[in-house]
Amino acid sequence: MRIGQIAERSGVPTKTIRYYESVGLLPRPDRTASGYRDYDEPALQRLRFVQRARSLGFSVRECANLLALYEDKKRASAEVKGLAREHVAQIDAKMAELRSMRCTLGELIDKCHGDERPDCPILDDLAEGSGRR
Amino acid sequence: MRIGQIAERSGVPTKTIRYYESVGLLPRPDRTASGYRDYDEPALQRLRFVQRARSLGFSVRECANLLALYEDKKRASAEVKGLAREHVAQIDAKMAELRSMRCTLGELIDKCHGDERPDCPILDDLAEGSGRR
DNA sequence: TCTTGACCTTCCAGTTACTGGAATGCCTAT
DNA sequence: ATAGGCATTCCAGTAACTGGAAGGTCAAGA
Repeated sequence: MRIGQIAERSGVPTKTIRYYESVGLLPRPDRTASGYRDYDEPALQRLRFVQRARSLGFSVRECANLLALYEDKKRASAEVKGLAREHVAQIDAKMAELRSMRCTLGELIDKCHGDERPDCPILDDLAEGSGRR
Repeated sequence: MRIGQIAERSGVPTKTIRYYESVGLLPRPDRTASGYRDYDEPALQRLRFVQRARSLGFSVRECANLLALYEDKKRASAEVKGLAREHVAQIDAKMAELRSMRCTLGELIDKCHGDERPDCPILDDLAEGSGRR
């Protein structure tokens, strides 16, 4: 199967597949006589695995670790769980940050009348830094 | 005031200040005879403004727009409010994405016993793509 | 006077995860 | 023969910095 095929069957663009290969996330596939990449079914499985891990927000490096565990039939599930927990912690941190921003912004927006007049509590807050932050 | 001073008084690293200048977010300051950047109080105000806008998650480009409105004493507050609303929408989208990831991951983590055994619902899910996504 | 150290300058490279484009090669059908 | 649709590689750009190298400036101390 050539790269266009595996791209279509996985939904991952060819550019991205080559990129994953270039950074070592995916192994280098065989090549046809004319130099085209030649993928097999396990390669498709790996690609789909990576795609799903990425969609859960794992970084490419984390995906590499997960993939290694996936391929290692003697792994301990505790290791996987550990990676997942770390990742959740990152997500939670990010969410807390966003929540705080969102909250401050929401308040400022409420306070701003939003018409043609120039006075604006949003700009005032940014200028004075009065709000909690 | 030289860059080290304004950096200390604002909390923004010198590297970042130069970067902001290089991308046009901040105007180029005067220079001393020996070529050092020479900032005045309004420059410090602008830098603090930018810093607070950044801390609310506005992109550098958005900060430039906000700063322009801030400097324009005849702006309409509706414009500011508009920018803030757009930004909040971005934040909300990001949060929704993270919430969904967080939710799926939380469930998978709960299902994984996390010991030395190799079977792992997390890897299984990534492999099969059975879960909602 | 010389030197040391803390500043400052510019420029280049690396980070993350792609994405777009250019120049080129392969393969099949008309 | 040529046109198209695939494939290849390499280079560059995105966002917002951050680190480091090589070098200039300046005030204080021996």
